[in-house]
Amino acid sequence: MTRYAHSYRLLVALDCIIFGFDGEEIKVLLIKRNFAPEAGKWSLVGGFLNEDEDLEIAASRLLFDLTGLHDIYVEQVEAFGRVNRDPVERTVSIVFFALINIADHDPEAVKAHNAHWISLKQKPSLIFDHDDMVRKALEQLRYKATLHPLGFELLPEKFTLPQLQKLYEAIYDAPLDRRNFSRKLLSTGLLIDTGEKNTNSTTKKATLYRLNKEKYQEQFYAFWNLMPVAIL
Amino acid sequence: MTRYAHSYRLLVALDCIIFGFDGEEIKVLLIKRNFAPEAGKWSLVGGFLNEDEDLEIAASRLLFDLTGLHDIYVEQVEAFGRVNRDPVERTVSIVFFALINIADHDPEAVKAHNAHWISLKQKPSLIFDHDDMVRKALEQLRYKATLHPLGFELLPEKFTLPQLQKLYEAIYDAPLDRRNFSRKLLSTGLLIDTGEKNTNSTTKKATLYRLNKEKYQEQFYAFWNLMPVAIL
DNA sequence: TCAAAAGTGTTAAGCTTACACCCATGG
DNA sequence: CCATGGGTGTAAGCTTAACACTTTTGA
Repeated sequence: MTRYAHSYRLLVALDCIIFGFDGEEIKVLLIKRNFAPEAGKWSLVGGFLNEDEDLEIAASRLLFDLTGLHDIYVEQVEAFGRVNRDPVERTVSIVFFALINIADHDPEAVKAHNAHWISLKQKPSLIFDHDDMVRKALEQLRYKATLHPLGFELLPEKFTLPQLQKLYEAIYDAPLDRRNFSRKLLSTGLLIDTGEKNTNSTTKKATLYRLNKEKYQEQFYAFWNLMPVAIL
Repeated sequence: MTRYAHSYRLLVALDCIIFGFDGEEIKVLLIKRNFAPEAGKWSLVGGFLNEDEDLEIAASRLLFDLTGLHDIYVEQVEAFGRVNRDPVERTVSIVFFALINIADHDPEAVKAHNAHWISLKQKPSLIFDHDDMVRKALEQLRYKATLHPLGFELLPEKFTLPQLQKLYEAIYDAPLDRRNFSRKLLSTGLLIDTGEKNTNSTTKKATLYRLNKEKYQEQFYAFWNLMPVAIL
């Protein structure tokens, strides 16, 4: 294979912000490192790019290793490349975020990697520039979730309106009016009433909805404008 | 310096989509390549990352080489990394877009690189995955320009309302109502009437405005909602 | 005086917001 | 029966969208 002459070759890594929702809070899956460098500290899920891998494939590999899940929602955030961001050796890291239904992950895989679901609000400081990565990923999640109906990726197949509302309140860290939220969501036609009720509840049982997937596909790139605009 | 063992090191490049506006159309600065690979074809402005450079610094270096301009608006789009995207040797490319006032560029520098301003609508096919990069950059420009007042980066210091409107019509490739546009823009308080009139015009002379820079800074991250939402 | 572009106001419709009461359930 | 959370309607204000005529200028 021909090669470019005189050029500088370096490591390319991938780091993933894995978002989950437990019904109350947004959580991220973080690693308590038992390996160098920075053993003992917290970091994102990451790894190096292999020779035969596309970026998205590599990100999916890392995500599968950690959660046991395929076909999850993944989006690139951006590349982080400060010269000294990794003190061991220069590495450019491509950052992705993933949205998963927290109930779906494989607890064995998570345990094996010494990973933990940590509430965003209690996130410890992370190594290198990983705090910046989380900040940027959250910003992008907020943008996207305002414009497109991607919150559903964080919920189980069947979910209630109050759950959905709590999710959006958690994403934006802001309270929403129950009546307005309900009206707006139902008016999108994205929700299908399953006829079932949430049996977990100890008080009045909420209606379980599922996502209208055709409409979801169609409308994904329609402007959604779900959130009060002032919140962004 | 310690190094990571057993890891694959590769080239990291940068490619820039340089947007300009000539008063009628959005243009991009493209290179008619007189060097390998793919000599004779069109490509984006690009180059390799150096050992001591941050990504943004490297992008600014490329932009300065080509346009003679410092301190221009630059934003990262994302990393492109398909295994075979560069047939010579695997290269991950970090893509940036830049917005410049087309009148400000240094014609000598542009000429020396065999670069040309090409209207988006007449853009030829580009090498490698550069067409995808342009598509993605344009998408990001549209998003951002809907939410934030960054169109001004493409205009001269003093500009008229009709120019501004043509700019937004070009960004979205859609017509806008003159009266509604004018009302909305003036109501933002972002425009300051210079008291001068556009002397170029052969018919009625339009008022020249300049940007209220303090307000621009303040409001950059305010949600702008300039465009009819249906256009996204 | 004519053609071409700039400037300007009003109305109707739709959307957003704010707000309060009743219902179902399990303890 | 009471505490908790689910479900629902309405009115006011604001924003958006649609629409046409007058003014300025230079050729």
